[in-house]
Amino acid sequence: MPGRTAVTARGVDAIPVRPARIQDVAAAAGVSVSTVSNVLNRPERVNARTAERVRDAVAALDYVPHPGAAGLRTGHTSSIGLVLPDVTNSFYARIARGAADAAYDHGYALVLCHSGDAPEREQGYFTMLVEQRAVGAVVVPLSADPTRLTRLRERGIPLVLADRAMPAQDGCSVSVDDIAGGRIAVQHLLGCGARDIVVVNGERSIRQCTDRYQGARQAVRTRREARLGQVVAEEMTVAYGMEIARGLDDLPDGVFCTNDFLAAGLCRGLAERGVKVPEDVQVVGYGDLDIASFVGTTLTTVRQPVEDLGRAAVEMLLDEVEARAEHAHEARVFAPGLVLRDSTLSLAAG
Amino acid sequence: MPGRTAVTARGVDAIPVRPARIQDVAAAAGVSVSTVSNVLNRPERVNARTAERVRDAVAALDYVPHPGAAGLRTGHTSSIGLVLPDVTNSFYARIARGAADAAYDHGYALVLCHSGDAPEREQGYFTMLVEQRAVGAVVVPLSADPTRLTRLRERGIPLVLADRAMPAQDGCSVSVDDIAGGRIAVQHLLGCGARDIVVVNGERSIRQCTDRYQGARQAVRTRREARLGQVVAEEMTVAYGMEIARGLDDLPDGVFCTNDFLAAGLCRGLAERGVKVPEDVQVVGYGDLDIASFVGTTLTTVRQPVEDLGRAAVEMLLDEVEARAEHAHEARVFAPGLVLRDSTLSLAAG
DNA sequence: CCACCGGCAAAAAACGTTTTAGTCACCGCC
DNA sequence: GGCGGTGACTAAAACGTTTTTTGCCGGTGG
Repeated sequence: MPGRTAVTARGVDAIPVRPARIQDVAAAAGVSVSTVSNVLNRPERVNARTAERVRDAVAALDYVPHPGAAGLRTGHTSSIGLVLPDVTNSFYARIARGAADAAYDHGYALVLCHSGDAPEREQGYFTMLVEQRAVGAVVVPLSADPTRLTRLRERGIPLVLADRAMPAQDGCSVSVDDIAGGRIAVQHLLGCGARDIVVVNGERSIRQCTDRYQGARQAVRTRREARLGQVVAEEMTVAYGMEIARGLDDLPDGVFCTNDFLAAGLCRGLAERGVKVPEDVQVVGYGDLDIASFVGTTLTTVRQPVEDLGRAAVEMLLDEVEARAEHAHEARVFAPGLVLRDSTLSLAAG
Repeated sequence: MPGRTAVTARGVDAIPVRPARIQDVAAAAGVSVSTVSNVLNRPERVNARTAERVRDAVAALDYVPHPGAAGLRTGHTSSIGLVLPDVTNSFYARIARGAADAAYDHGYALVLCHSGDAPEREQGYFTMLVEQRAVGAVVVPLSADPTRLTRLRERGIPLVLADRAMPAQDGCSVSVDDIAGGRIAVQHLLGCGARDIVVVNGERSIRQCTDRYQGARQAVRTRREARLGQVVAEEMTVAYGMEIARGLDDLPDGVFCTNDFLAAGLCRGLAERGVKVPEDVQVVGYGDLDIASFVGTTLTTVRQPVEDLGRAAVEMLLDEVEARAEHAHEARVFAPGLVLRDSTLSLAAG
C-alpha cells in the first residue's frame, strides 16, 4: 500500500543554530569550564554566588550537556533497552508502559526493541544494545534458553528478566505469581457456591498454565466436597474456548479459564447451547484483557499488575547499574488480584 | 503493591572486561588508528590486503565502535524518538510496531516516549530528545497546537507527525484517509441493501469524526433514495454505544459507528431489544480493534494500515535526516480498507 | 614569621572516534 | 635528474565533557 502524497514542499529548514557548549557557558559566566561542570554535577564544591552566575548563563544560553561527550568520559550512557516479543500484545504493552514511566522518572531513555518472535532479531537487538553501550536491559526473552542472553551478560550489561523466572544468582527478574492467581480464581468460584469445577487450560508446556492449574488444585483441596477437572485447549483463543463449551458433557457449575480469550469463547459457546452464565455455570477468566469487559456477560477475571512489572524491572535494573557493588539480585514476584464482574454470582468476594 | 521477594543473592558479576578500543585493533593489525577507521567507514580508500588484516583484528577482538565517541566527532547520533500518548492503546501500539520495524531495518535505536496524556511530560520528552541529540522524532502530539513542537524544531530536530495533519511546508506527516474510510463503510452498507442509515459518531471537535461523517455523506449522495442521519455520542465507548442502541426510535436498516467500541456497544444494545444484527440492522464499525472479532456477532469494520503509518513515518524521517538538502516534505495519506464479518449481509463487497 | 590548611577556581589530561592535512615511496615524463 | 602525480598510509587535531591535579589566597596555629 504505497499511499498517496497530498502536498509536498521543499524543506526550508531554519538555520541550524549550533547548540551552546560548556565552554560558551564558561565564557558567559566568566569562569572556567571545570567550574561549570562542577556546578552541574557537584554543586556542593562551588561557591553559591559563582554557582548562581553559572546557572544564569546556562539558562541564558539554553545550554544542555552533550550526553555523548559526557558518556565518553564517564564510560556510561543513560539509555536502557526494553526487548519484548510484541508491543502490540496488550500484556507486553503494559509492561512497556510501566517501564517507560520508571525510565522517565529516573531520567533514562528507554529504547524499544520489538523482537517480533524472531530469535535472530532479538539477537540483533542484543548486539545493538552493546554497540549503543546501553547501561542495562529489561528483557522478555523469546525462549527460556538462557544462553541467548550471554552475549549481553558477558559484555557486562546487567539484565532484568520480565515474566520469566531466572536463577537469582544470575540476575534480577520480575514476574506474577501464577499459582496464587489460580488459587484466588478457584477460591472465588468456591466462595460463589461452585463445587464441580473445570479448569480450561492451555498447553502443559507453558509454565504459566501449569502454575495456574496448581493454584487451582490448592484451592480445591481446602474443600472436601469440591471436585476439580481439567480440559486442555490446543491454543488459548476464543475459537477454542467456543469449541470446548460445545464439547462439555456434564456441565460443571464453575469454570476457570486460564486466559480471557478462552473464557470469552467459552461464554459464547455456552450461550449458544442455551446455558446461562452465571446462573447455570459461573466463569472466571485470567488476565483482565480489554475483551473481559466487552463480551456478552462481562467476565470476572484475574488481574495482573503488569505495569508494576515493567516499572519494577526498570527500577531494579537501575539499582544494579547505580549501586553496582551493594546490589543484591532479586526475583520479585507480584500478587495478582480478582476483578469481579457478571460471570460469577459474587455471593462472596475472594 | 510492594511484591514479595523470593530469592536474593549477592551479585557475583563477571569481571567487567573493558571493551576493545579502535587503538587496540590498530595495534593488533599493525596499522594506525586512522587506517582502522577508514577500513570501517570508507573501505575504498584502503588497500584490500590491509583491510583484510584489519577486519581480522576487529573480529578477533570483537571490537564494536563507541557510538558516543563517533557521535561526538560527527555531530549526530543514531537514535530517533517516538513520542505517543499511550503504548497501551492498540492504535498507538501498532504505530510503535511499524516504527520499531523500520528503525531496526535502518540500524537506528527507537526511544519510546510515552507521554500518557500529560502535556508537561510530552514536553519533558521533547527536552530529553534534544538533550540526547536524537536525530529526529516521530510524534503523535497530544494536542493539535503546533507551537508545542517548536522546541524540537528550533533545535533543528526534524519531526514527522503521525495521525495528525501538518502543513507540508513545516514537515512531513502520515495519516489515514478518514474521509475515504467513512465512504467505503457507507458504500458497503448501501451495497448490502441498507437505505436508511445512521452514523453513530463521536464529538464533532475530533477531526477524525467529522472526516468519517463527511465520507459517509459522499457515499450517500450517490444514491437517490438513501437517507443519512447522525447521532453523536459523548464518548466513544461501549457503554455509550449501548445507550444509543436503546434510544434509537425508528430503527434504521444500517448503522455506521465511527469506532469499534461504539459498534460493539450498539450491537449489544440492539440484542437486548431483540433486534437482530445483521438481519434487521446492519452494522459497520471502524478501526478493526481486537474487540471487533470477539463481540457476539463479529463486526464488519474499517481497517487502518496503522503499522504502515509508523513505518512510513520513520522512513520519511530518516530520509530527511540523511538527505537533508534534497529532502522534500510530504504529507502521506494511507487508504483504509474494509474487513467483512458477520454484522453486515455482505451481498456485495465494498 | 612560617608552615600548613581549607576553600575555590583553573589547567590539563583523559575518553574513543573521525577527518584533515600531511608524509613517503614510487612512477612516468619531459 | 628534477618534477608533478598518485596510492597508501599516518600524525595530529578536533569533538564536548568529566575529573584529577595544580594553584592561589587568606586565615590559623605554632
